[in-house]
This record gives sequence, structure tokens and C-alpha cells, in this order.
Amino acid sequence: MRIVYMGTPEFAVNPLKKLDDNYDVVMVVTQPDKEVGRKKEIKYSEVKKYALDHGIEVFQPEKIRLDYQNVLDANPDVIITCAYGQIIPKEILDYPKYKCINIHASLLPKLRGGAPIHWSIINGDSKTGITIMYMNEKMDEGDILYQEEVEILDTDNVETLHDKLSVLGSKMIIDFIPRLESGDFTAIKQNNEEATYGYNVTRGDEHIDFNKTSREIFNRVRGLNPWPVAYTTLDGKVFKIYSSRISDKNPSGDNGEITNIYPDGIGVKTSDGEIIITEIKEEGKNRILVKDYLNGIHDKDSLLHKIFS
RNA sequence: CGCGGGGUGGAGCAGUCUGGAAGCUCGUCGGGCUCAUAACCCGAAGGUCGUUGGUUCAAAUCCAACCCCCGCAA
Repeated sequence: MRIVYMGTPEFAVNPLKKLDDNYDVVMVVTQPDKEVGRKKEIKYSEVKKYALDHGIEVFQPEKIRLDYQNVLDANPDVIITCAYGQIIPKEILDYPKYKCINIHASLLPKLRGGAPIHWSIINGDSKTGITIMYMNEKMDEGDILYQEEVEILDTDNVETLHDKLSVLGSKMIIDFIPRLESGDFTAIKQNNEEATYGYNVTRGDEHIDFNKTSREIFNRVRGLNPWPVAYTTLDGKVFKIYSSRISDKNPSGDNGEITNIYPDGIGVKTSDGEIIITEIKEEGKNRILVKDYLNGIHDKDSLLHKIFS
């Protein structure tokens, strides 16, 4: 089984590793190297790093829509994609014997798009999962081949859920390939009327709106941790919020107002109560527990009644 | 040369402008009080003040270069 694997971030590494261990991965297609950070350092994608370490040919087209001949020349029996980041052209989709299979981190047709893990938590869903599917020319709309669910716990954040799903996805694709070869599966069309979307998170999505409920804010904070992280501002400075918990109090005050100082957190008024912020990163500073942040403030009461916005 | 903030005992900070004995809130260790505690009281240990060089009688503080961390923008 000759496989061409297309993927980019950390999430796609586990499945690649499993496939590489069990089958013949002849080429990895990943997003072009990017300049990243303040120093504009060139950064390889996580999938590219794995491929280089394991001697797999790497192909990084700027636009695969226009530049795909290399993929055809690799003569794959199947193409497997996982968080690649580009729409695959029809010329490729139809080429391999077993077509193009995608590993998607949601229970399609729910949460089509590039950030299903983030949005499953932000939306407060109680479960999500992995969908193995055929690809077509649209975004995550191909026929469903195989799904498994994962429960989302209050203790989950993007990191923990990401890791669970990445492991599940790699297990599922390995389980599925023999069925693909033998034809032991059913392709089920997606019900477009039930579709929801989880597009890539934007800067606006990262901003905390304290007019929402404590539960909604709690979900947003953990749904953006550890990346890209929810934020708010205080005294003109950006504060990233890594962790929070829901308070059992419902103090009076404006939404966003600091209403209580706890030993380990700062209580902030929300539309239906109070949220306690427990881990932050102030602009220019490192990530710290609010407990430590409070240790550095000489007059803690001066924080009271300030407004996060 | 994209813009900006920061590096001070184990943690988080003040002190830097106006050079002149290492400070605050915690943590740790020991002791006390208490039925008890994340409470309270007493005591102790722990710091090349990012690095290198310069100015000075004297540098955390002024000057220069460099290293590292972070926010924004991409």
C-alpha cells in the first residue's frame, strides 16, 4: 500500500507515525515553511520535521490546486490527509485507487472547518470525535466512512482533547485501511442541513466578553488554551487568560468588574454570576498563576472595581 | 533593520528617573499558640541585582555591546 500523506500541525503527526510504521508512506505533503515570531525564523511544520527525521520525501506546494503533479508521480494507492490546510483539487482526488481519505477531528457534519477541537469546547459540547471520510472538492463535506466519539470533560482543554483525538485518529485510520482494501465499509452522505462550522479562530474570537455567562466564559478560556489563548484588557494592558473556574457567588457590579480577590484568583462579574481567573499572562510578562500575580501586588484592594474590557 | 514591555534569594514584585548599607507579599525550614486550619505569633536559611566591558571614591541604579523571555504586528 503506497500512501501519500498530507498534513501539517502536531495533530497530524500521530497518524503519520502509525501509518509510517505499518505501511509504505512514499511522500508527505505539508504547508510551505513560514517565517514565525519576532525574529522571522523559518519554521518547519511538525509533519515536515517527522518526515525529515524518517527519510520520507517532502513536498510543499504553495498552492496544491495549481501544483500537484509531484503527488500524481508518487503513484499513491491512497492519499490520506489530516489537517493539511488546503483544498485538494479534483485531479488528485480521483487519481489513487482508493481515493483520498481525510481524518477530521469532529463528528461530521458537525464542526466542519479548520478548528473543530477549539469550537467543540467553546460551544460547550458534551462530546466530539473523529470522522474518517472521503474527500471531495468542498470543505469537509465528503461521505462519512467511520466515526468514533469522545466525551468532553470539564477538565479538558484544547491540549488534552487534541491529544486524545490525535491518538484516536491514528488508531482509527490504522483500523480502517484493511476495511478500505477489502471494501468492508459503507460511505454515508452527510446531511447538509445538520452541518455546523468551526472555522479557524480569529483574533476577535479570542477576546473574552464578560457579558456572557460564567459557563460560556469558562468554556472559551479552556477552548483556547494552550493556543491561541483567550484575552482581555485591564488598564490598557493585554492579559491572556489561561485558566478559570466558575464561582458560586453572584456579586453586584458591572459585567467585567473585579468583584472579589481570592487567595488563588480574581473574581470577575459575568452576566449570571462570577468567574474566577486563576492563571494569566500579562503583556510583557511570563505565564503565571494568579496566586503569584497577587503576591506581587502590594495593595490588592486597589484591584477591586477595576473593569476588564 | 517592523513596534513595544521585561530579566532583582525558590515564585511574583518594589527599588533604577534624583548613584551611597538588598526591601515587599508568598514559599521553604525551625519554634510557639490552637480541638483544628490555606489562620495567627516568633525566628532562620537563601541573592554573582541576565552577561561583558566602561564612567565613578562608590553602580541594581548612569553609558555601550551582547544573551534570554514576553505582548502586538505579520
